[in-house]
Amino acid sequence: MALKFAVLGLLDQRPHYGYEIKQRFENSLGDIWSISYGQLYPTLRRLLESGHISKRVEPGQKAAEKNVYSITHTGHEIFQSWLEDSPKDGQYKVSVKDEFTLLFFFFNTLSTNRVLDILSKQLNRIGEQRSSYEKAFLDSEGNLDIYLRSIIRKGVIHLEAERQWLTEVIDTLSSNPD
Amino acid sequence: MALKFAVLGLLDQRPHYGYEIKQRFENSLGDIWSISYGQLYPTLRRLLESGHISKRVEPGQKAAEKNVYSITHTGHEIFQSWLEDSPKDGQYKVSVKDEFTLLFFFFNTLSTNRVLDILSKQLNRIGEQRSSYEKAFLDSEGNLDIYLRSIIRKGVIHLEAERQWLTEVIDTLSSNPD
DNA sequence: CACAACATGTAAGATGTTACATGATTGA
DNA sequence: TCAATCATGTAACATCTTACATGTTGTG
Repeated sequence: MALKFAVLGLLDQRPHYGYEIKQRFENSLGDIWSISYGQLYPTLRRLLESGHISKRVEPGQKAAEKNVYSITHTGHEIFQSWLEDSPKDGQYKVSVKDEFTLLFFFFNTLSTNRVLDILSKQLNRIGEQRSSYEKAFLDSEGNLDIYLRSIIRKGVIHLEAERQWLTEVIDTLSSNPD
Repeated sequence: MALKFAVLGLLDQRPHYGYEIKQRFENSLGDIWSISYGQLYPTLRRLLESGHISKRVEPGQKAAEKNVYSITHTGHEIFQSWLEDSPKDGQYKVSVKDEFTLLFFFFNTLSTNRVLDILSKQLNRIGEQRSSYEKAFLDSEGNLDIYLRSIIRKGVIHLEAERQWLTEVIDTLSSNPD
């Protein structure tokens, strides 16, 4: 669902070929949203079949021929209505559904010391991830679209929140031995 | 993947029947991790086929017969190794990959006023979600496992982070009209 | 009597992951 | 010449969502 609109959104800006779409994901949203060819090419095929995009073949300079896709009228329409209407429904929730949380749920079967060890290692990893996001955010000043920059900032803020949570839990467990 | 271990984890505590497993998800992790029968029953069948759990039929008091599942030796083994070994690999990243972020990425095509409107509505919704988590957290004092309570707290912290982010973006956009 | 809660599942379709398969060009 | 980058895709498998299908028990 989401990928379909992501692709339409990029094609609504200008025509792209498949490889290039993947590139744009890696470059601008890579840390946040990466896609595989196994997802991308079938999505392009489906959009083509449903008439939301059109295809033109261009000789390749460096490698194989490029399949350059452009958005059609109906494609533009459905992208616009996704962009404009879906915020009204407002189903967007913040979720903490991730595998680490699930693992954490079962930590009550481990010794407190073992848990503290795991949590402090996780704290370190999150700290590193945070630093790299922070750096990306600072480096992007002035040369990045304000929306894209805000997304990186969002990452920084949530990583900081995760650090805060881990620190809190470590404190709680340290002062409340089973 | 994750659901498989979640189910094994619950069965490692004591035997459960299908409906009961779903209940435990709703009650303890409902806001965070909800599952459907369309996921659960096939997962139970696969675990049974692979010998990680066993099944015993119990007459139902209120409705249909219950299929009570217990964990087997191999099931216990793979759950333990997931619990103990997977934190070492440490692939657990905090991700901001959600549909609202994708939508936001394309907001540069809308007018700033329209975006400000959408963001402030989202801020309200997140504020409500935060209040309900905060309430759940406060209500749980003293009567909930410390790990489960911490997961609710995690939700509160990330919702607060989301609020902070939205507020920041609203401020930035308000002071930088296109 | 209707409706909520109890209890089990299947089927179809969408989506995502991973590995495989192919071949050209560029630079060290 | 060898690896990296460019460029396209398919196939198998796993997973998730949604809707459908069935029947019982307790409560207002």
